[in-house]
Amino acid sequence: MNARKRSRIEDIRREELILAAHRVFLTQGLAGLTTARICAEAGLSPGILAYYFRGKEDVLFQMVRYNNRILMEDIARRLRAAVTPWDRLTAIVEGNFPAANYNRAAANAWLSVCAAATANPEYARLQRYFYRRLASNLASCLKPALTGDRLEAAILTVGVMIDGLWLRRAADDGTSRDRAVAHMLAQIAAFLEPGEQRALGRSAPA
Amino acid sequence: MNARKRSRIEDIRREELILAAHRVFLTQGLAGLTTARICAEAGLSPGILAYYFRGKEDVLFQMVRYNNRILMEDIARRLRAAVTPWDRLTAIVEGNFPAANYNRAAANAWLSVCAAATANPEYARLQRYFYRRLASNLASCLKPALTGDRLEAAILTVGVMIDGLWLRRAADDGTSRDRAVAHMLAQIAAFLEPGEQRALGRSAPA
DNA sequence: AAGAATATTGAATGATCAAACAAAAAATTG
DNA sequence: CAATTTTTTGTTTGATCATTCAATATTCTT
Repeated sequence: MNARKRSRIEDIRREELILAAHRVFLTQGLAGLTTARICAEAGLSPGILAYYFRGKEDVLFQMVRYNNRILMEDIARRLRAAVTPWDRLTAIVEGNFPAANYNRAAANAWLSVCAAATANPEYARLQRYFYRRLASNLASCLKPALTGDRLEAAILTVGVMIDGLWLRRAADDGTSRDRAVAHMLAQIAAFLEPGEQRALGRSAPA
Repeated sequence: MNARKRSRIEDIRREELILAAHRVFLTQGLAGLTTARICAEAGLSPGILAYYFRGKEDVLFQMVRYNNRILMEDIARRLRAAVTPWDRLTAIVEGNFPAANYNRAAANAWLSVCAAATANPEYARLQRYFYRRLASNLASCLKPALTGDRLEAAILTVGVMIDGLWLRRAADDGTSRDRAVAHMLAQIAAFLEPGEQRALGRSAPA
């Protein structure tokens, strides 16, 4: 009995609840994400959440993990398809602006998580992990062209611009997905010397 | 009696409450900002808030306005002291990273407001106004060097990087105020041609 | 200083929501 | 099929917090 037999139902319900939480999260944001609503979205009764999870925080945490996982898997997939370093850079940038979710509601949801991360060390840990991963991906693309301080600076700039564009998306819904991606790539190219661009295998000029 | 005689007390209390809200906001964030705490911070009893304001939202809104106003006034002051366009660019960047408030708590607080702006059209309006002002300030600095699409791109990049750096500050408290400012200016310089930099009156090279 | 107007208090109200729980329903097992 | 375990439900509890309000205190007017 101690070695709990993980029944199928248990795993199914957990996943259903996490997916339901994710759907509510992307449309209502963290603020509108109540236990009752999550359960309703999953088509289950309100009490069920406490049965499968330690509490609301538990679901939320796993939901954010789930969200990060699909994002990172998508980036990994794009990276495998890329050939030149510049292609991989493009893959990272595109992966950080998922076409399906780059909208005001999702941007806002993600923003709420960033805001919550200050109070919640678990979220903060997830976020640091995500940033480290991004930095290391970027480093591997940019190393053929940059080193030392300029490499560090480029990594910071790219990361910061991604965050900033998401934040703007939450604020005024202004810049479309394609414009955001194009802008990112154009700006990265703009602070690289012609020789450095060649080192990354960038073919098409701006 | 209809033409309400605005007694001093009324104005004093309103200001006290807004300042108190601002202090709580910068240290506790939007989440910890309860009516009771605001009043306590102001050294008044909990009921008083409703006497001078329509409700909590009202105080919050005016508090955000107050926050924006001191930020913009500080930038305006710096701009008056600047001579070359590059000086004015520096003034804008420095003004957007107020030394006293560029810390994790304040960054988080500001982030919560961005998150709330999606639900609250009033906040969204304030934010759009702030962004427009920033864009117009930047345009006036950069026009001697850039035009058309490149000008637009530069304005977007600078704005987006400011937001992104604040967001990072909320997340990991990593980049210090001085590093943030230095990074911003270095990156701006990096995507300007030597001739464009000269047009802005930039004296000291990186 | 008396009385009117204004300012302030602190407790009560009501709404929201997460979490706990007891009991019912369904599934599984012997 | 009866016993037992798993799953689900709907209600209740307790906490937090904005808002209201009647009562009290202070200030102003004449």
